[in-house]
Amino acid sequence: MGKEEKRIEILKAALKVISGVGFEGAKMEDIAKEAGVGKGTIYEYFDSKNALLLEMIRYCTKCFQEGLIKTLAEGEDMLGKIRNLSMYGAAFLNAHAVLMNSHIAHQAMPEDMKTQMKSDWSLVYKTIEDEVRKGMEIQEIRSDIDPEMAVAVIIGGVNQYTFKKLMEDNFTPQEIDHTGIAKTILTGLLY
Amino acid sequence: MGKEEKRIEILKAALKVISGVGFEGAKMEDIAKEAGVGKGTIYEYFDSKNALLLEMIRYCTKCFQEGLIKTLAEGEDMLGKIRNLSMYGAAFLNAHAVLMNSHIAHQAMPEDMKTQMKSDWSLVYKTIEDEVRKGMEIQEIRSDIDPEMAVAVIIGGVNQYTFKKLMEDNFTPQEIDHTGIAKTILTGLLY
Amino acid sequence: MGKEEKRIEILKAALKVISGVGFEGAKMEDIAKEAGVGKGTIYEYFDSKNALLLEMIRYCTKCFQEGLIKTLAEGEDMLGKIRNLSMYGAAFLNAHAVLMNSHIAHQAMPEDMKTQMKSDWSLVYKTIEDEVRKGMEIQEIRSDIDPEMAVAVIIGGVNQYTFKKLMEDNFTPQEIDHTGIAKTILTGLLY
Amino acid sequence: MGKEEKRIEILKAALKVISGVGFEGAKMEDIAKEAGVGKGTIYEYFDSKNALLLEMIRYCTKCFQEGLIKTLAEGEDMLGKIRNLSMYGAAFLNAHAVLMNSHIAHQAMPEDMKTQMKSDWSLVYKTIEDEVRKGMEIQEIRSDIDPEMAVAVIIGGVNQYTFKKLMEDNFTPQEIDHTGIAKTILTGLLY
DNA sequence: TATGAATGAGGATTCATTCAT
DNA sequence: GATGAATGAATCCTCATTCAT
Repeated sequence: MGKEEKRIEILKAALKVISGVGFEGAKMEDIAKEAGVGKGTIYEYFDSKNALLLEMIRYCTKCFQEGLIKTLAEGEDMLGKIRNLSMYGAAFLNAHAVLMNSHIAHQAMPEDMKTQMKSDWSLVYKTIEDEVRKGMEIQEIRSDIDPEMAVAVIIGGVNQYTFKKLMEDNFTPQEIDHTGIAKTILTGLLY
Repeated sequence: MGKEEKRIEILKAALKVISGVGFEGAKMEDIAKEAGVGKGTIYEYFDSKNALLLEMIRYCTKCFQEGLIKTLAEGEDMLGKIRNLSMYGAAFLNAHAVLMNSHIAHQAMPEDMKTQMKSDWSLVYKTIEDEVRKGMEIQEIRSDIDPEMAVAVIIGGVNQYTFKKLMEDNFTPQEIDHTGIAKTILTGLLY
Repeated sequence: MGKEEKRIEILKAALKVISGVGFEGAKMEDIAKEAGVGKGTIYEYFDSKNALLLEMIRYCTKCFQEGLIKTLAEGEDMLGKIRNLSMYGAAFLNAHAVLMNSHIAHQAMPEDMKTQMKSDWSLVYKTIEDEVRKGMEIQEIRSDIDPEMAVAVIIGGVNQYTFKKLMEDNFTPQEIDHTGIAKTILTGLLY
Repeated sequence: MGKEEKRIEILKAALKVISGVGFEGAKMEDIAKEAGVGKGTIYEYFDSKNALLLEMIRYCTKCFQEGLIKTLAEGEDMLGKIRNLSMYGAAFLNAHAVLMNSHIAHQAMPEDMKTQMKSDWSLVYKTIEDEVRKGMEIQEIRSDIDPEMAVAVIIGGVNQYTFKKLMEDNFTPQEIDHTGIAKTILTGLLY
């Protein structure tokens, strides 16, 4: 196994452990065990626990972002795109709830982590904002709306609904009505 | 100072400390110092750190819920209610970001905390859902919408926008365009 | 037991353990055990292992310095003073070899420790230099000698001889010919 | 490069690293890097870190001893010999302070190292003692003096003075008054 | 009742040593 | 022979919790 592969192995192990017990709850020993390496080995690849977590977040955000672009491209219109986003986000949230939350719950992180996360996540925002602008150009979306607000309603609405269904009602990602939430966001609440 | 007052003092101190350094970062000693009591005293009022945090969350959720009812009542129509919700949530998020997040980032919490939080937050949901239903009755809101989805879009959209503005663009709560986000949610994105 | 007494207890325990196994070999746990306290207790009194060692050195240097003044005062003339110095130094070296050496073997210490030690030991030098100057005034010691050199010959000669006898020939402090080495230093080697 | 040459390379690297950071502070990895070999290679030449250090001390003591004989031979009389000893020792101390100290600060060493060092250093003592005895024979040095004491005063006096000047007053070896300290040792302190 | 000194389990990190290549 | 990636025992330090006062 090459050096880079082992790095990824450790990152995946970290993600898995952290997804179960959270950042602080994750012990280096457990991550090592999960990765099938010795405790000391992790330190050959990462400077510290914090550095490992930071890289893990970056790695996952990158993965999310890459899949996001693909899933958005597969939607034919805005409804399809948001539905796909919902499905994709639900699957991701289901697998790595902690990670998704990390972008929100980073108050207690060291400053460098916060900065990193902001810049990584702003890419995700940007990607969706681009879709909104495209929708405006083809007159699918009203041009009097602030694109930033549109993005917030899309991401926030989808996430909130998905979160509720997964975590509180114990739905599986497949059982969620992705089309319904997408429509609600697009058509608004008023008559 | 009565027993109940001191309890509240400690809860407030816990909230303050945790808002700054997060759940795991909050040390009992610091909370005690903030509350102006001895370390041991906290254990006279709460069984453990976890118990303290749990109660703190309950206390704050209750506070939030009480203010929420008031703020919603002050809105004349749905637009006013959502705008008020946005303003109120922004102020709260600004003061106690960690707490707001706690309802999301509770993956790593002990099971009892999670359960508690779910039931506390479901009250908030319920309160807003009631408003949505009222809006349907008076035909302000379309009745073909799933009220649960409407709630998700309202809460999610407002929170997401507020969060972005406060945390990434460093707005103050007052600088946020609460009316704009409320309108966007209500009218949807389509022509 | 008062706070200050326990501090001293820990310092003494540290000295004892370190005397046996050296700075790096001394484990905090062993020092705690020797002091009859828990591991964590040490950290109530000292910030870190290094801080403990630093204070320990200071404490001992202070003790040495105090005894030194007394032992020098008890010598009637220069011969008596140097003999006393030799006896006193031998007893101290016998009990706390590591400490005496620490003033020499501090190359690897953190910078703040070195600085501290230099200033502490310069007091010892100063004390002996004062005696040399007094000896010059009463014309017991030749005034054409650099007092700094005289101090070096006294301290160096006495220590070297004591060290050799204690460590290599396994003498007890009492078996050493303190008068002989003092005479040799005072009268020099030439006819 | 022959086997023996590489051995010496490693020994020199060990000396260099240790001179900077002390015995415990020296990491095998750094020594390997300094020697320009792999970490594992050191273990082809030495059984363990302790064994390496032990050999390093032996090697250096041998070097010191060889230079010592030469430098003593170059002194015409006792004054010249001690002056030369002072100059030589100062240069050595300046370059390898840790090593010189090792002969003193070996309390914490494993037993076998101590034994080795004692026997190595006793050679140095012996060499100087021989000079003292020769000085007695030609009636340059008083014969009523214990040669062992004379040696102690010479070595101790010279070292103490050199150490003070180098380490505390930040002199270079050349700036030290080697003749002065030699005279002081030889003529003693009394009128 | 209130306190804070004492505790020690727990966890991050280091580094001498091994061994497959 | 030479290497350096992998290892885990060892150790410093933290902090929730206890309990004597």
